[in-house]
Amino acid sequence: MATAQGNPLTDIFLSRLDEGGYRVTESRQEVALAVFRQQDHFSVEDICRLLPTVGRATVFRNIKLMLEMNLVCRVVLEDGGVQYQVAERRHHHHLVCTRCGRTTDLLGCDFEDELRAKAKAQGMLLESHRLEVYGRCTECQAA
Amino acid sequence: MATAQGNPLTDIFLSRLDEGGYRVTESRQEVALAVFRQQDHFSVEDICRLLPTVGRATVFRNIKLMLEMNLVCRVVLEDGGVQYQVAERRHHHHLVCTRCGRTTDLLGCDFEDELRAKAKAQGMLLESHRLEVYGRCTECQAA
DNA sequence: ATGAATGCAAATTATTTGCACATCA
DNA sequence: TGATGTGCAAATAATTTGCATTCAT
Repeated sequence: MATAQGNPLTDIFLSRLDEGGYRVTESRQEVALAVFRQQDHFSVEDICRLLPTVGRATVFRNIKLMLEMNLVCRVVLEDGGVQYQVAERRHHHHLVCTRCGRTTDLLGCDFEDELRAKAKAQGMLLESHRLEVYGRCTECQAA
Repeated sequence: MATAQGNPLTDIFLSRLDEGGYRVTESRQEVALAVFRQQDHFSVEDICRLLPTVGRATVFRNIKLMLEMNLVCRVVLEDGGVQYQVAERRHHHHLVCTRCGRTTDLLGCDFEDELRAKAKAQGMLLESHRLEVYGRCTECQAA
C-alpha cells in the first residue's frame, strides 16, 4: 500500500481500509488528503471543488466510510444543513457560529451519564446523542 | 375569524396569525388541524397524505410558520432525516427510538446555563442548542 | 378591490444508484 | 484475473420558487 505523505489521519484511514480488505485507490487517497487537511468544517461540495477529477459519488462514498470509522463527524447546522468535520475524538459536541459558520469542538462537556440516567428513567436505553451548540464566535460578536 | 373546533394549539396558531395580519385561510386551518392533532413525530409527507387537497408547498409554508412561532419543532433523526413534533414548551429535547422512530420529550434536562458558561469559556456567546438523544424505547428493548 | 395565499409544476439541492469501464491486489 | 471501486449520468428525495388564479378582508 502506498502511504500518502505525512498526514496521520490519512494514514489511519488508509491503513484501516487496507486491514479491512478495502482497496487503497488513487481517488481514495486524494479524498483522504483533501478531507484530513481540513482545519474546520467542510461540505461535500468543498471537497469536490478541490478535486475536480474525482466524481461526486466517490466523495460521498468515501466520506461515508470515514463517518463509519469515526474519523469524520457530521455537523447539523441550525437551518438543517449538513457539514462535516474531522473528528479528533470518539464523541464530542460542536460550537457552531451562526454568523460565519465556523465550527469548534465544545470542550469539557460530558452528558453521557446524566443522559443515560434520564433516558432510563423514561424507559429508554440510551444509544447515542447529538448536541449542537449555536452562538456567536468572538470575531462575530465584534461585528 | 372562524375558529376551528376545539384544538387549543390550532386556536393559538390561528389567532396569532390573525393578530399578525396573516389570513386565516381554509388550507391553513386544515394544515393546523392535521398538525396539532399529531400525538407523535410526523413528516411533511404525513400531513400531505392526510390532506390530499392541500398543496405540498402550502404544507411546507405553514409548518415553517409554526416553527417560527415555536408551536412545532424540528427533530433531526440519527440518519439526518427530518421530522416534526408539536411543541409543548419553548425549548426541550427529544428521545428518539432508533428502532420504531417514536419520539418522546426528554424530561427534566436543562443544560442551558452550563452550556452558556462552557461556550463563554471558549469565547462564544450562546444563542441556542439542539440535543437529540437516541436509544431503544421500552417496547423495542423487548423486541 | 386588492394584496396575500394557494396549487401546481418546474427548479433547486443533496444524495444515491445503475452500469460500463478502469484498476488494485 | 477478477472482484472492487470509479466516474458518469440518471434517479430519488426533500424543499423552494415562479406564477397565474383564488380568496380573505
